[in-house]
Amino acid sequence: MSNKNINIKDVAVAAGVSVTTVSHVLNEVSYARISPKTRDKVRTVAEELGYGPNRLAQALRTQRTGMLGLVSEDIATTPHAGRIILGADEAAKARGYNLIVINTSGSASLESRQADIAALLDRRVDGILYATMYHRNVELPANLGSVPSVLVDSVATGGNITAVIPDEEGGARAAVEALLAAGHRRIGFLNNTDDVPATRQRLSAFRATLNEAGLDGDAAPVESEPSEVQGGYEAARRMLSRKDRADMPTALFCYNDRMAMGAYRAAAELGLSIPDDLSIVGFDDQELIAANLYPALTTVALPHYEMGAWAAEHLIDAVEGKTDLSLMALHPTILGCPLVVRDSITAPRQ
Amino acid sequence: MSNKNINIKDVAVAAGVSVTTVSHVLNEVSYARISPKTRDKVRTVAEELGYGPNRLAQALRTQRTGMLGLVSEDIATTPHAGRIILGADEAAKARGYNLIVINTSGSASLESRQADIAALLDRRVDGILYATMYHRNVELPANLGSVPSVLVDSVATGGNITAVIPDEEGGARAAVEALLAAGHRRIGFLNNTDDVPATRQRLSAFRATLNEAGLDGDAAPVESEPSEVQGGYEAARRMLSRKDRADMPTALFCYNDRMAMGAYRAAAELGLSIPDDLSIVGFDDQELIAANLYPALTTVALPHYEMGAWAAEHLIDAVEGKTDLSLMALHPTILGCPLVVRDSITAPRQ
DNA sequence: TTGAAAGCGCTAACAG
DNA sequence: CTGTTAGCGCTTTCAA
Repeated sequence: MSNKNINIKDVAVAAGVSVTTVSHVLNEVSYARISPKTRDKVRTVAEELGYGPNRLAQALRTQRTGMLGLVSEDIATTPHAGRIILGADEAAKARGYNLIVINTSGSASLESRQADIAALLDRRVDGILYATMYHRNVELPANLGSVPSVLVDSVATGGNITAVIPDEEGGARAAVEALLAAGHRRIGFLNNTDDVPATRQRLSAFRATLNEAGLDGDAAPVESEPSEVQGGYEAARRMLSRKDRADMPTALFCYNDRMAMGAYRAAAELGLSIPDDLSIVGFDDQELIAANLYPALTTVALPHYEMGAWAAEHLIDAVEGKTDLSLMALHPTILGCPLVVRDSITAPRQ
Repeated sequence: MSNKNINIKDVAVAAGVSVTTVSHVLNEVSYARISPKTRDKVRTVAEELGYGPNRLAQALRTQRTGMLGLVSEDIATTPHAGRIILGADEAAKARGYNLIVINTSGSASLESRQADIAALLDRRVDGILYATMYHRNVELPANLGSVPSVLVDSVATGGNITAVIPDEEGGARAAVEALLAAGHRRIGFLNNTDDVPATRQRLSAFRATLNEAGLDGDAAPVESEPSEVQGGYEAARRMLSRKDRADMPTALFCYNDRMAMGAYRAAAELGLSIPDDLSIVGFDDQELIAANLYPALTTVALPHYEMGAWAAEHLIDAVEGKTDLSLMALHPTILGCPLVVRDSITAPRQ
C-alpha cells in the first residue's frame, strides 16, 4: 500500500544507498549498472516502506505528468460519454496514465470551453481528448492546439486535428443489409432532421445499399422528424398510414433507437406486430432501450468505448513520440459500427 | 490564453520585479505590502504574457494539488455515474479544483480497487470521492482512509466514513402519497429481489405510508423480481392476474423505472390502459425510459447530481480545514428524492 | 515596500 | 558500480 509520507530519500537511507541508486533501480534505467544485491535490497526496502514516487515531483522534473485531459460534452445525458470515458480510462490506465475529466456543455461558449482547456494546460496534462456526444463538426478553442490532442466523435471545422469517428455509412449499410437478407424489399427509413453527418451519411448509405441490391433506393420512402421517441412515432405513423397495404414498407430502418421506440408504439397502435408484420432495425445500441423493448431491438452499435480507447492509445503514442499525430490528422480514423442482433427482424409475410 | 512556456520568472523579469513580488500579487498574499503601481504592473505583464502558474510546481511546494480523485463504479452502464461526475465537477470547478476520474467495476477485487486508490494517492490528490452505482454497503480499500474521503450513494461496512445517500424512504413515501392523493386505495408494490437498502426501505415506507392513510399496509400486495424490465413484467403479470377484478390493485408503485417499463407491457397485454385502468409510479427518473414511455412515467428522481455536488463541496471544505469530516461520519447525509410528475397517474375508475 | 534564497521530491548529468 | 549535485517552478521565511 502506497504511503504518502515516505520519499525517495527515506528509501535511500533505509537501503543504505544514494537516492540516485534508488531512482535508477526503481525506474529501471537502462544505462545504470547496479549490482543485483543492491537492486534487490532497494526493491525490498521500497516495498516494505510502501514507497510510491511522488508523481508531482516526478512530473515537475521530467515535464511529463502522465495525465491526459478529457473534456467531454454533456456527460450526464446518456451513457455514451461514460463509454468513451471507460475506453479512454482503461487504455490510459494500462499505460500508467490517468484522466482529468472536465464536463462541458455542447452549447457552452467558446470562452468557457477555452477556460476548461486552460485549466488542463495549467495542470500540464500531456495531451487532451476532446469528446463530443454525437458525431458532428465542432469549432475548437484555439488553445487546444498547444498540446497533442485528439477529437472523439467529431471532426474539427478547421479539419487539421486527429479525430476518430464512427463509420456511419458502414453501420447504416449493415442495418439495411440485415433487412435485405431477411427478405425485405420494401424498406423505409425514419431519418433525423438535424443537419449532422449521421443524417446525411445514413441516408446515402440507405439508398446506396438498396440500389446495389437492385432496388430503387432513390424512390424508397423516407420520413424525417427530430430524433426522439416522439419524432419516431410521428414519422412511423406517416410512413405506415399513407399507402395502401400493397406497397407499405415491411421493414423500417430507424435513425436511432429512440426513434425506433416511437415506431414500436406506432406499430402497436396500427395493429402491426413486430417483427411479423413489421421488421425494425435501430441505431445506437442504447442498452436501456434496445435490450428492453419487446421484442428486443436489433440495432447498430456506436463504438464509443473503442473510440475512447483508440483516442487515448494514440494520444499516448504521440506524447511518447511513437506516433506523429499530424500525419493522422489528414483524415479522421473511422471505427466500425457492428450490428447487434436481437429479435426485431424476421422475414416479411408472403 | 494560458501559455505553458512562460513562467513566474519571465513575468518577474518583464515586470522588473522579483519572483517573490509576482507571487505575492498574483496570490493576493494578505501580509504582502506592495505598491498599487507595482501590483498593476505585475498583473498587466502577467496578463500580456498569458501567464498561468504551473500547478504542479505550486502543488509540490504547497502540498496541495487542487485535485480530487473520483473513483466511480460502472461509469458506462447508466447515466447515473455521469450525473454524479457532473455534480462533483461543477462544484469542484467552482472552487478551482479538478477531478481525476477512475473507473472501477462494482465487482472488482479489493486489490484492484486498492490499486486505483494508490494511483490517486501517488498523484497526491487532496481528497477522494468514492461513488457506487446504487445505494448499498461497500467494503472499502484500507488505503482510502489516508486522505479525506467521502462516499457517494453508499455507506461503508465499517461505517466510519462520511457518506451521502438518497432518501429512499422519503422517495417511496412521495410516490405512494401521489397515488393516495389521486384517490387510490388498492395499491400494489413491485419490489426488487436484491438485498440492498433500497429494497427494504422502499418496502417499509410503502407499508408505513399506507398504514398512515388508514389502509392495511401489511396486507398490501407485493411482488418481487429482479429489478429489470423483464422482472417488472413478470411481477406485474402476477399481481394483475391473481385476483378477481374487485380487489385488483388500481395502482402500482414500482421499484424502479425499468420494472415500470415491464409493468407497462404487462398492462398492455392485459388490456389495461394507463393511467385510466392502472396508475403507475416508478423510481429513478431514468429520462430515457420515464420521459419516453407512453404515457410518460411519473417517477421519483434520485439526487445523483446533488450527491456528487454535496460530496465535492464537503470534501473541499474538509481539505481546506473548514469542516471536520469525522463529525459528519457518524451519520450519512440524506438527500431528498423528489417526485417527478408526468402522465401515468390519474384517479381510479369508480 | 521589496528581494534573496531555501526547499517541496524527483531525475539525470557528471564524477568517481 | 555508486554518489553528488543542479534544477524543474513555485511559495515563503527572513532580511533589507
